[in-house]
Amino acid sequence: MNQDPVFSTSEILDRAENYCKSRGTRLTDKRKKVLKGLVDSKKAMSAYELADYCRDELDFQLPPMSVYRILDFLESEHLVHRLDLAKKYVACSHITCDHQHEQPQFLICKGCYRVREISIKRGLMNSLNESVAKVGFSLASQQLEFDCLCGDCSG
Amino acid sequence: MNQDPVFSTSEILDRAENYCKSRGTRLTDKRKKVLKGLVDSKKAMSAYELADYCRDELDFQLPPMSVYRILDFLESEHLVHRLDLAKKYVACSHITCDHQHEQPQFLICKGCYRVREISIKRGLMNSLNESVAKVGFSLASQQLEFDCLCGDCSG
DNA sequence: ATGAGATTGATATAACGTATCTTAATTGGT
DNA sequence: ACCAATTAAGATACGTTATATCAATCTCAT
Ligand SMILES: [Zn+2]
Ligand SMILES: [Zn+2]
Ligand SMILES: [Zn+2]
Ligand SMILES: [Zn+2]
Repeated sequence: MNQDPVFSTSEILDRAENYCKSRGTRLTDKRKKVLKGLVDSKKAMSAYELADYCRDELDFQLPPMSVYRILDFLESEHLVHRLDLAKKYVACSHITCDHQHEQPQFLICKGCYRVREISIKRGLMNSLNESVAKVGFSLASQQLEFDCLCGDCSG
Repeated sequence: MNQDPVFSTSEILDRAENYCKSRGTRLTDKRKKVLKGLVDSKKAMSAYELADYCRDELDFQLPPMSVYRILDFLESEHLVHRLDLAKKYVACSHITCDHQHEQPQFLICKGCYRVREISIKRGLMNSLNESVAKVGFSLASQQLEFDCLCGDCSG
C-alpha cells in the first residue's frame, strides 16, 4: 500500500539536520529529541505528550513551554505540521523527499490520532474553492484537515 | 444575496419551542436565553461567551457549566451546531425551515467568527469521500468545517 | 574575551472542556 | 393535592492546550 522507500528514524533526523544547516538554522539536541518523538510515534502528539515522551522514553526533562517553542521552530522549518483540528503535531512525512512537497491535507483518525498526509487532486480543490468563493468566503489555507476514522478504528 | 425569508428572533425562538414540544422535550427559559444569544449574534460563540452574554445583555447569571449542558441539549435537538474547529457554537440557520435540512458544512471566518452554513454539492462530497477511502480512512462526519476568511476580513 | 542574538527555563495566566456530586424543578400516577 | 421518579440546573474540582513575560544560558563572529 505504502510504496515510499522506508527510512530509519536516524536517517530522517540526519536529513533534517542537514536541511536546517543548509538554511542557516540549527537542529539542536532538544529540537532533535522532539522531532524524534514525532517521527517515531507516527501519530499526532500534543506538546504536553511530547514533554512526557522526553521524560519517560529519553529520560530527559523538557518543560512543555520549551516544547511549544521547539514545535514553532520545527514548523517554521517545515519539518512538522501543526494540526489545528486535533491540536496536535505530526512530523512531515516528506522530510526525506528531495522534491518540494505539495500543499498537504491531513486525515486525522479521531480514535487513535494516526495521521495520513495526502494531496487532494487539484480539480477537487478548485471546485471546493469555487464553492466557498460563491458565498463570499475564501479558504484561510489550502492545508485542510479532516476528522476521520482509520481502518483499525472504524469497526 | 441571501434570498431566504427573514425571521425575527422571537419568531425563531417560538418555532424552536414548538419544535421541542412536538418532540416531547422542553425549551426552558434558560435554554431559550442561550439560543437567543446565538440567534442574535449571527456568529459563532463559545460557552463562556454565552455565559457573559446572559450576564451582560440579559442581566441573568448562568454558570458556564450550565451553558455547556444547555448547548448539548440544543445540539441534540438540532437547534445549534457545535463547530469543532473553532470550539464555538452557532444557531442552526434552518430552524424556521420546514424541509429536513441537508448535511451542513460550515465556513468559519478566522477573523470575526462569522459563519456560513452551506451544502456542498453531492458530486464534490462523493469525490472527497473517494479520495479519503483510497488511503483506508473514512470521514468521521459529513459535517465539514473550513477555516476561512469572510469578505470583510480578507482585506 | 566580549557582546549581540538565539535558545532555553521558570512562572503565571487564560480559554475551553469534563467529571462528579448536590440541589431544585417538573412530571405523572395515586 | 401528594409523593416518587425523572429531568434540569448549580457548584466545585480538575484536566488540557496555549500564550505572555522575564530571566538565564548558550553560540558565534569579531
Ligand atoms: Zn509535509
Ligand atoms: Zn485510528
Ligand atoms: Zn443547520
Ligand atoms: Zn470575518
